[in-house]
Amino acid sequence: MRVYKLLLDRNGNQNWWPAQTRDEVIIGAILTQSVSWSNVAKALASLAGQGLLTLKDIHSAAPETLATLIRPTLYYNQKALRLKGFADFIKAACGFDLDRLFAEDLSALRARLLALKGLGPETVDSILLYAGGLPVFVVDAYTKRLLSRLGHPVEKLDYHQLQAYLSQRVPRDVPLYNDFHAQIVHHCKDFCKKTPLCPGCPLSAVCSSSSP
DNA sequence: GTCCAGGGCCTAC
DNA sequence: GTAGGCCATGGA
Repeated sequence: MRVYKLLLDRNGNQNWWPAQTRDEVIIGAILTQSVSWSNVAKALASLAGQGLLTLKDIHSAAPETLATLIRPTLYYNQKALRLKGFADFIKAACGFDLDRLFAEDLSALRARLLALKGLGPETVDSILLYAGGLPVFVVDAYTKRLLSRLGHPVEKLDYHQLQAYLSQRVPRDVPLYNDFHAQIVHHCKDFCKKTPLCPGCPLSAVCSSSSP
């Protein structure tokens, strides 16, 4: 938590996710797989331009159309099918009523989403936290890298082990989970890059020696 | 020209 | 069970 306070002091509350609606959050979560947000923003703008920024619209759109619009997000053919698959699931599961969907038992819902093609743990947890407002800590490459830099023994942990590691150390609180992950991403874009040199890092006081 | 970015699936050993 | 290939753009 010391790390979070340092980041919050420096950067202020990040107010994630950068989207207007829950549908946009979900679409963005799928599109952002393995690409930077700037590419996703372009794709979202293209989808918006064609009136395809809701799951209902995507459900009725052709995969080829979607693929063309989301081309900047890499692997666009795969992602077009993933969006379609998710929209199909939402229709069948709750008739596009996300309130109903997110009211389900959390662990059961998480398992259902993970069973969908193209949705791995990071994407599912982003959707649950940022679209559903549910208490799930999102773990990503940045999180792992930062913890590792801070001296935490996380290199060999898989996704769920790392998530449990953090859940034991961070109070179970949705706004905190939301902003903590956003702070980590923000921080890593500036400082915690793959090359280990971090001059001016705001976490230098706690790096390689502390608890999150 | 080269590298890598907010994954996940599939296949081969 | 796990390493490695595949998907295939755009910015630094």
